[in-house]
Order: sequence, then structure tokens, then C-alpha cells
Amino acid sequence: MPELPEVETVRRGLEPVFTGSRLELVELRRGDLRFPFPPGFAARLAGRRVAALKRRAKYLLGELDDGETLIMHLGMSGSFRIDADDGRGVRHRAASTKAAHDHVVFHFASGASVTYNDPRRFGFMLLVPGAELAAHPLFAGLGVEPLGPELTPQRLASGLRGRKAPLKAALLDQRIIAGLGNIYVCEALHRAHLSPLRAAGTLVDAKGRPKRGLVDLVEAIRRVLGEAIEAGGSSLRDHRQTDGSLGYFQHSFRVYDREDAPCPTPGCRGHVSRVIQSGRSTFFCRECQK
DNA sequence: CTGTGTTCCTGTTCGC
DNA sequence: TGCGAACAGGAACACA
Repeated sequence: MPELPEVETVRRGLEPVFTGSRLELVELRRGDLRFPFPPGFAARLAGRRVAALKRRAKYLLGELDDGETLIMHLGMSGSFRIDADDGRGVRHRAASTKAAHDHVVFHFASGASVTYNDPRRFGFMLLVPGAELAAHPLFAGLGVEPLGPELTPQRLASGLRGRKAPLKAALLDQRIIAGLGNIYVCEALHRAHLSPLRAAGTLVDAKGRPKRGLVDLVEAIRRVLGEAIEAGGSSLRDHRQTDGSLGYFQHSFRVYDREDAPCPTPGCRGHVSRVIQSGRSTFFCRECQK
């Protein structure tokens, strides 16, 4: 569920609490999430100050004052909750308080605390020296940031050239563009009027240059992600922002989870189809997505 | 190298 | 009403 817009929303929510703050204690309620926590994880964090909280693709990166980077991934059901201290020693728990599946609690010297909750435990946390970050297996092969200046039609053309995989699968491939997930791929393809079934390489001409549709696709990706971030992400099931409030981009879905609904493209008489591609639901309109 | 399928995990939803 | 099956999905991994 958390794709790039949700992770960015979380980052923005956590930034004021994390940045410049000193970690007093990190409480681990269990020894693992998706992977075991690295040796000495909590002890290595204690006493550290967080210099900055950044994001790369769907990863949150807490840069610490000792040069290490706290890598956090929300998997698909991870969320953070901020329990702030009002300065008078009174703790305010966010509205969505739920003790079950609270796996990690970051206690800051300021009195604020941040709790990581993850029912499905697909998320994980690691601690790696900043200098090793770029070479780390998780990051070494990662593709371009879809909202950064590197994502251009030409760049995407190089990534898709010659690929026979369906466009849907290619866009989910984090080695090409990093940060897109099932929802936003479906939404971007609909906005660009491109079929998820089409072979990815057909958007590139013989000289390796982007065809018209690819230019539209880059624009659609940027627009849909940007709008979703502005909306605070999408709230499916129980996904919430750090303050407990709900993102509302799900109301702007044109095709995702809308099987059989009339296609929202103006003038299009089609309906939303659902097919399975590489084991995942794809939603699209056969009439206006070619 | 490329493309596809499986797996991890648990809560929610759906059909009988 | 109850129960099991299907589903959700990021990314590592296995495999043809």
C-alpha cells in the first residue's frame, strides 16, 4: 500500500519530530520485522541525533550524526504514529491508537515518541554507514526517482528499449523507475491512455528515442504522484498519516479498484477491466488505453 | 540477461 | 452465522 506518495507523506509528517532530535531510547518489541534487526540496532541508535530525514524511492532514510543511516521500509502495512509531548509532561496519543503490532518505539530526548506499527511485518529497518549506502544491495540497482529531474522521456526510453515485458510489469520494476507500485502504475497508464498489456519496448522507436506515448506517460507519472502527495496519499484499509488523519487521494482513483465502473475518460464509452498481470490486479480501460 | 511465478505475513472481504 | 478462500501488495528469490 505505501507507494511513493504515501512514503513521502509519512516523511513529511515525521520530519519535524525526527530532524535535529536526539534519540534517547529505541524500544524493540520483537526481534524481527521482515528481517531480523541488525546486531546492536537499538544500542547503536541510542544517543544519536537525527540530522535529516530523507526519502529514496519507497525508503525512508534517517541520517544520523555519527554518519550512519537508518533505513526504514514500510512494506505494505507499516505506519508511524507520533505521540507528542506538549511540554507539560502530558502525552497526546494520536487518534488511531492501536497497541497491537506496535513493533518499534523511538523515544526522543524531547519527550516525543514515534511508534512503528506493522501488522503484516513486510517492513524492515536497517542501519548502514552512509558511505556504504549507494553501494548497498537495496540501493545499487535502483532506478530513477520519478519526481526528480532524471526522469525524462529519453531516460525512460533507454530503460524500456527492447523490453518485451508488458508496460505494467516494466513500470513496477524498481530498477527502471523506483517508487511506483500497483496503484499509481494503473492510474498513470490510464491518464496516459496506454495499455498495461502492451510490450514496453513498443514505446521506443528504432533509434531508441521515446515515442509520443512515452512523453505522455512521463507527464502522467509526475502528475499523478504529485497530486497524490498533495492529497496526503491514498488511504486504503487502515493506512493513515502520522497524525492519524487519512489521505484522500483514493477518491481520485480513475481505475484502481473500480472494476466495471464506467471509464472516466471524457467521451469514452468503455468500462474498467480487471486482469491479473504477474500475479497482481491491473485495472484499465480497453477502449481508451492503447 | 529476460520474464514469470512464488513467498513472506495478517487482516479484511466475499461466497457458500 | 460461521468458515474457509481469496485478496491485498513490495521486493527477494527461484526458475524456465
